Amino acid sequence: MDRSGHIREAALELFTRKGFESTTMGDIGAAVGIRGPSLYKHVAAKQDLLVAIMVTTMEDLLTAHRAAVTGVADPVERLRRATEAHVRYHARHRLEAFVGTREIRSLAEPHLTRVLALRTEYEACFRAVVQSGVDAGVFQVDSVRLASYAVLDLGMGVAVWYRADGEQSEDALVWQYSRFALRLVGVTA
Amino acid sequence: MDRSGHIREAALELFTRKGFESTTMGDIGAAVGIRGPSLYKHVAAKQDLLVAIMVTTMEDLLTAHRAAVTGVADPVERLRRATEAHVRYHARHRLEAFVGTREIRSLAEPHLTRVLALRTEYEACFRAVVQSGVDAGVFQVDSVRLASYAVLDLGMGVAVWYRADGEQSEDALVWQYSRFALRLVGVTA
DNA sequence: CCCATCGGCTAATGACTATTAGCCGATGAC
DNA sequence: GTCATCGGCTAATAGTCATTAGCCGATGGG
Repeated sequence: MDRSGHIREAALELFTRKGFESTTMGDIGAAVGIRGPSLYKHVAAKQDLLVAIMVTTMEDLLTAHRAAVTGVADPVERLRRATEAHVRYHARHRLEAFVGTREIRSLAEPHLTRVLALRTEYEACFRAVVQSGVDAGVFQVDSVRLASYAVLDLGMGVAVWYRADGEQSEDALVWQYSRFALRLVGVTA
Repeated sequence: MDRSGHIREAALELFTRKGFESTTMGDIGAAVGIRGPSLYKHVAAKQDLLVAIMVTTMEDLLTAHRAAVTGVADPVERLRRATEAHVRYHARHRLEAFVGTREIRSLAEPHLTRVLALRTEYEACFRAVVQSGVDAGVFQVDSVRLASYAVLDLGMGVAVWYRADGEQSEDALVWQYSRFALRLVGVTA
């Protein structure tokens, strides 16, 4: 791996473990075997490392969501696939997803506005999936907004505690969470 | 309200909005109308403000959980009440719950160990509730651990987006989330 | 062989921050 | 009336940190 990639990886791990504010350039340098100031031969600013993580994470999530639901008409199948994509991303890219939700506050403008817009768009996509099931009469929920938040929040949780070497395989996790999502909206599979 | 209480309240609001690390003693002082150094006439250290929030939050959650489930034998009713208590706390004490989950990393020892122990205990209580339903044959879940994490994570999410002046009343929220929890474990009410 | 570029390094720089020191006006007990 | 205490204040103190400056060895194209 080239040094720049190594740096981004180290920053991601440190931001996850200690948080953006508590991670120093010295920490990141030490993680790749150089001194803090030397990082500036590869990166313009600490903030850029965070921006790259946040933006690509949200874009990847949206891309994964669209790939999962396009061409699928059945609301049950749409929600199943959307949840699969959501949970799989949060399990497979645990660190990115963790930093993506935890460090929004540390994002400076104009990046904050951009990431927030992507987030809002992602939530709207999910809400639309739930709405389609309600419209079709197959989902039973009082509030579409509440139900979609609930499903989204399940994914966030995964990014907090999931470990690839834990007792759950990624597939088992994704399967169970998809079932949780369907049950949540009142589909009794 | 006495000044000390006012300070704790201001710190809570600032820790939620900006994060512990990004909140300065000057910020907290400004929020109560005095200068940063003057805070030390009321508080020994910035860290103490965080510790107080985290410890009382976890203790209150545990207390609420125990009050909700003691004397209730039926697993369905136990889970309903546990979820009600969980979600109601996260809605009513949104800031405390938010800081309680977000700022664990900023907690210094020995408080970190103590809070982590309380957290583990709380999770174990919830897992026991789910386990009782599985043992009784009324809950259908592959993994008790996964299902209880899912229900717990729903509460965390509430602390992120719930607003007392939003479109959902606290009671409506609690009611819907309790139903979500029961559906999650396979109870078709 | 030469020298420009790359990517390290150490030593500033310039902020910012928690906390402490030391001062002082108000207040209330006696 | 005096004086101790309370709770402000400003001015240190003693860091820490992101970033910049300036230096230098290695490397590789010409």
